[in-house]
Amino acid sequence: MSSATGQSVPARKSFRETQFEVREEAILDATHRLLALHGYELMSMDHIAADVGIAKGSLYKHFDSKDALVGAVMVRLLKRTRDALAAVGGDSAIGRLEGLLRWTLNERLGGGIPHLPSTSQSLRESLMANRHYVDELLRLSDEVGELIRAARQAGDLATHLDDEFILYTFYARACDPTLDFLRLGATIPDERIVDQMVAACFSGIGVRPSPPAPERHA
Amino acid sequence: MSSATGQSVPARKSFRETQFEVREEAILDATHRLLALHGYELMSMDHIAADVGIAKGSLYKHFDSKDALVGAVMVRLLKRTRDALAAVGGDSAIGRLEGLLRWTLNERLGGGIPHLPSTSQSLRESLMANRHYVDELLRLSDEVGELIRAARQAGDLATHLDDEFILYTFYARACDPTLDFLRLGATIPDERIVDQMVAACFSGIGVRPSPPAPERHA
DNA sequence: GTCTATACTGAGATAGAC
DNA sequence: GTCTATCTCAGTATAGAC
Repeated sequence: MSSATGQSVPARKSFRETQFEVREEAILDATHRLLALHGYELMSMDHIAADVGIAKGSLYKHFDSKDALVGAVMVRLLKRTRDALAAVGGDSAIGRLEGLLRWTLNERLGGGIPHLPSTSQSLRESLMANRHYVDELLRLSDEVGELIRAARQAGDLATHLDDEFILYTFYARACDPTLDFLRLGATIPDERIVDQMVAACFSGIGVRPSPPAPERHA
Repeated sequence: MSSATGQSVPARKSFRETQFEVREEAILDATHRLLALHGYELMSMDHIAADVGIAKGSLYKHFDSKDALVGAVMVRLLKRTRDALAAVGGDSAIGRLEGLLRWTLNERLGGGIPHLPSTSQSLRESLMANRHYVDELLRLSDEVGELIRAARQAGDLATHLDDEFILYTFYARACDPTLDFLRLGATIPDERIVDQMVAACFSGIGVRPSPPAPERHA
């Protein structure tokens, strides 16, 4: 029930409204965590409800479907990523790209989910039909694409690689399974994993010869 | 269950035996294709049976379970990969690594599946409990690890990266989603995609400064 | 709006005739 | 060994009481 003011003006939210929103945040948090843990297909609405501590039926008062719920989680993630990009200190475009990659990898180390649902065909389709998700994704891609162009103009990107290739590679590095594998192995500390992944992304695993590739051919 | 593939016994096979094995190969092929198309969770035994053109129940005369079937597919893939590695022309260790990566990417372009089930938690566990799979995986990893050590000794790998990191990175590049994304976009021809992915793996997306980073600062 | 209970579907696996 | 028919169970989503 609403407060004694009787005002429908913007004003203060009622206790119930606030509680509703808090619960919704809790649902999003739980979904995010379980998504990272089990992936889309293996994560059930039962799991989420149990994790939040509410009834499964109640979930559907907040979100129309599993797809809609996961969509909301992804939209929130994309927004946070854009916030992070805005906050990344930038002395140069290439430096900001590196900073964003580093932020993403650290997010995943802290239990976050990859940005791209390369795992699930059905989830991909569902997300691409989600207007909010597509909007956010395009916004982020525009910003990253702009950085790539700037970095290229500064002479900091390999000239023989297409912008489009670099953009997708950047996304792919953000959800690189190497992170998970190495963390399971547990012989390399987290910080070192991130350092090496960033280094490998920008400089590769090989030693590039200073002169244009003599290629020892026997 | 199946009568394994590589029998060393002479003895002519009866028609029925041959037909049984042919069918088993067809099952493996169909599973491989559907796995690439839909992924583990979304691929059902019904799909496979329909694709092969047999009854679902018959599948279980060949393989005890879905996991066992997928395990057999993965074992076959690993064996083929080792064969490919043996066939890869090698003037140098780094050259053979590049050749193997190139082979793998081309396999995927031709409808193959990634080597690592990064997609599914449950599949991972199931495979790791599969002795044949683990055996083959270790064998392949040994060979690749040997190449990495050799390449490092030849001075062709970045000195600041761990061998373990490079090994997992190599696996990860073989199942890199960048391939799928770019193929969907369809603005870059397949061959160019592979070239860029190989280049980015070994040399990165950035321009490494020949002298230790002058970093143009205004 | 939240709960309990349930309808409905798809998928893995099995039974039994031939 | 292959087929058809069926069991079992998990999962999405909904209904109805409070």
